[in-house]
Amino acid sequence: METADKGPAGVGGGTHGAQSRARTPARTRTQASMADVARLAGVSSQTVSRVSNGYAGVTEETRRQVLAAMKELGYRPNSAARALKRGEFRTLGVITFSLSTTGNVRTLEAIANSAAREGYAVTLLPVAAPTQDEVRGAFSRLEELAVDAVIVIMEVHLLDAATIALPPHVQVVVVDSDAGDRYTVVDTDQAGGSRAAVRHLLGLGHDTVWHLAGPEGSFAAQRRADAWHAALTEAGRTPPPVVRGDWSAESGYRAGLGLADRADCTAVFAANDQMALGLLRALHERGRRVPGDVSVVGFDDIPEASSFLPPLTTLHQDFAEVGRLCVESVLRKMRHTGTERGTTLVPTRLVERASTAPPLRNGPWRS
Amino acid sequence: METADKGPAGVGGGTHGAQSRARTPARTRTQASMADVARLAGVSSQTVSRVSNGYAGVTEETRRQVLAAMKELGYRPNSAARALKRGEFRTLGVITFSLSTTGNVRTLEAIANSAAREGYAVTLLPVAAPTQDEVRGAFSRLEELAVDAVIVIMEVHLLDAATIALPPHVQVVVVDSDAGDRYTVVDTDQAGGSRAAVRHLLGLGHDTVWHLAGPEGSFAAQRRADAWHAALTEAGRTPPPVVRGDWSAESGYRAGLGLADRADCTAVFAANDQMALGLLRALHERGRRVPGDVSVVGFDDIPEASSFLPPLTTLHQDFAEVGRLCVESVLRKMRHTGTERGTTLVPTRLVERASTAPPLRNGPWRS
DNA sequence: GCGCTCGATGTTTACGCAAACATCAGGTGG
DNA sequence: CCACCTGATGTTTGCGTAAACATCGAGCGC
Repeated sequence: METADKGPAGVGGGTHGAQSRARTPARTRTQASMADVARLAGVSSQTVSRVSNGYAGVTEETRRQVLAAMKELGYRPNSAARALKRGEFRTLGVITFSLSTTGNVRTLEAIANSAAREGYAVTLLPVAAPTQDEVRGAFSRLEELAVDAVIVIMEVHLLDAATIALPPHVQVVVVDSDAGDRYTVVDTDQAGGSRAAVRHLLGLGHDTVWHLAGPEGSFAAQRRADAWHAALTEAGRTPPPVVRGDWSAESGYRAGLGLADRADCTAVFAANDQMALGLLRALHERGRRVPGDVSVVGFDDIPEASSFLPPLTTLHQDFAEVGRLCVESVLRKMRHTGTERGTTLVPTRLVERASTAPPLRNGPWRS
Repeated sequence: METADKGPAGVGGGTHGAQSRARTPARTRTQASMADVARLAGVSSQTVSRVSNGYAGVTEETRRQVLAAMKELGYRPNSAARALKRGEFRTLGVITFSLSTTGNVRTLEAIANSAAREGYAVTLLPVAAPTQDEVRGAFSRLEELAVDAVIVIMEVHLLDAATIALPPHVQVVVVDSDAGDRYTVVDTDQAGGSRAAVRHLLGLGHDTVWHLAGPEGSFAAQRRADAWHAALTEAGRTPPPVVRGDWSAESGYRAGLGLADRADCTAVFAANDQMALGLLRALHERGRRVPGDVSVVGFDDIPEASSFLPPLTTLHQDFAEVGRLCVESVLRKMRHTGTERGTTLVPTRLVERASTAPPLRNGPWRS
C-alpha cells in the first residue's frame, strides 16, 4: 500500500492492488518483468516467454500457473525490449500535414483501424506546413522513430524535395500521388470520378461543364482537373477556363460569385464538397437557383453533403478502402521485402441528390 | 569503410544505390549501431553515446570525428534500445473513437503538434465503436503498447465501464468529461459557451430559446443542454422541451422539420454546427427564413460554418488550445509523478454571423 | 616534484525479452 | 534392454543503448 500508485493504476476496477502486495522496496515502481513472473510461477523465464507469445510446447498445467502469476503481478510485456529483440516495432508511421481535409482524416482513421486489426499501432507524424523544411523535419523525426513502415498522405513532390534518407528497411506507401513508378501508391480513382461527374452533367443536357478546381500544388486537384478537361474534349465540348479554389468553402464562395454572373454557366463540377458548399451559397446570394439555373456536382461525399441546400450530388470516395489497402500493401511490402511499385486505384461512386437537373433552356438567365 | 551500410537507401534522390556498392554480404541490412560508429571513429561506444545525446565532456575534435563517422554510416539511434534503457518511450497514446467529429480531429491534430514540439510522438488507439468491449479492447492493446501516457478523447463513463488496469505509471488525461474529481480533465467551457448562446439570443429580444441537443450519452451534449436550461431559468424564461439529435446534419434536419412547424419557435441553439446545418435546411424547406423568422446559433465554428446559408452564428471552440493543454498537463503529470486532478476549461468565443437577428414581432408566422 | 583534482575517455554492466541451444524424462521399436 | 526420439523445460546469449564506474593524463598548489 505504500507504493502510492494504486490510484492511477486501475482505470476502473480490475486487478488493483497487486502491486501493493509486493514485498519489494517502495521505490520499485518498475513493472514486473518476465523474471519476476517466472520466479513466482516456479518456472524459467523462457517458459513465461512461451506462454506470453502463445507458443506451443507448454503443458496446460504449467500455462495456467504462469498465467496466474502474470495476473497476480500485473505483468505486461515490455514492448521496448520486445522490439529490440525482434527487430520490429509493429508500428506504422503516418505522415500527413494538417488533418484539416476530410479525406486525410477519413483515410487516417481507416489506416488506424486496419492497422489495429493487423496488430499494428499507428504513430502520427504531423507536418505543420507543406514546406520542404517541415517535411524534412518530419522525416528526420521519423528516422529515429519506432516504426517499421511509413504511409505518406501527401503530395509526393514535397517528399521528393526533402532529400532525406530513411532507414533502408522502412517501406513507404503514398496516398494522393501519381508517382506509381517510384513508389507504391494507393489512391482514389480521381480521374474516373471526374469523368463520371462530367458525363452525368452532359447526360442531363448541359452544353458544357465548368470546373471549380483545387489548389495548384495538389496532385488530386490536378488529376481531377485533367480528367474533367479530357472528358469534355472527348465529348466534343469546349472546356471553359478553370476556376481555382483552395479546397475551402470560403474559396468556393469567392469563385462562385464570379461564376454566378455568367449566363452560360449552367453546370459546375466542384473538386470537393466544401467548395461546392461555398459555391451554393454564392449562387443562392446571386439569385441563381440550384439545380434550376445551375447544376452542381461535388467530390468526396462528406456526411454533411446530404444536408446542403439543396442536398449535393457528389462523388463518393471510399476512404475506408483506401486506408485498408494502404495498410495491406505496406505490410505486404514489409514481409516480402519487395520493392514493388505501381498504383492501386479505388473507384468512386456517383451519389445523385438534388443539386443536378437538366438545364432550363428558357429560364430567366438564358438568352 | 568495409562496413557496408553506407547508404541507407534514400527517399527521393540523394544516396540511392549506395547499397549496391557495399562489399559485405548483401543480407547485412542491419542499421549501423553505436559500436560500428565507435569503431570507425576510433573511440569507444560510450563516447558515441555522449555525442549522440549532446552531453558535455567531449572534445570538439572528438565530437567532429564521431559526427563524421555517424554520417558516413548513416547511423540512427535505435529507439527500441533507447527506450529499453531509459525506461520511457517519448510517446503519447491517444484513445478516441472515430475521428468523425470535427472536435476530436482538431483536438487530435493539436495534440500531435504540441507533442511533436516536446519531442514526443503520438500513437493512435482507435476504438471502432463506443461500446464497453471496444474500449476495453483498446486499453488492452494499449497495455502492451509503447506509450508513456494516455490522452483519452472520449466520454469517460465508457472508460469507467471498461474495468481495465493500466500500467501504474501511465498517466491519463481526459477530454470531454466532467470527471475532474477522478481524472485530470481538459475541455472546452461547454457551459460558458451555451450561456453565451442563450444570452445572445435573449439579448436580441427572443422570448425563449429552443435547444437542439446532442445525443444522450454525451457529456458535452449534456453539459450544453444543462447550461442552456440554467441560463434560461436564470433569465426567468420557461425552457421549451429539449429536441435531440445525434450530432449529424441529418439528425438536425429531422429535428428541424418538427421545429419549423412551431410558430413559437423563433430562436434555436444547436449543440453543434452540423446539426445547425441540417436545421437550416429544414427551416428553408418549410419556408421559415433565417434569421428573419428563426434565429440559429451553432457550436464549434467549423470552417464551413461561414459558408452556410446563411453564414452561421456560432460558438468558436479553441481546439488547438485544448490539445496544447492536454499535452502540457499530461507531461507535467508524468514529470511530477503527481496524481493531480481537476478540470481545466478553455473558453469559447461567440462568432456573430448572419443567422441571428431580432424576432419579427409581426411576421407571417407570428399570431 | 608530489599528490591532487578534474576533464576526457574507456570498460562494465544491465535494461527485458526471445532465439538458439542444452537438458531431461518418458516412451517406442527393434 | 538399449538406442533413439519426442515433447517439455531450463540455460545461455545478445539485441543497442546509457548509467555507473574505472582509468589516464595534464595542470596546479604547496
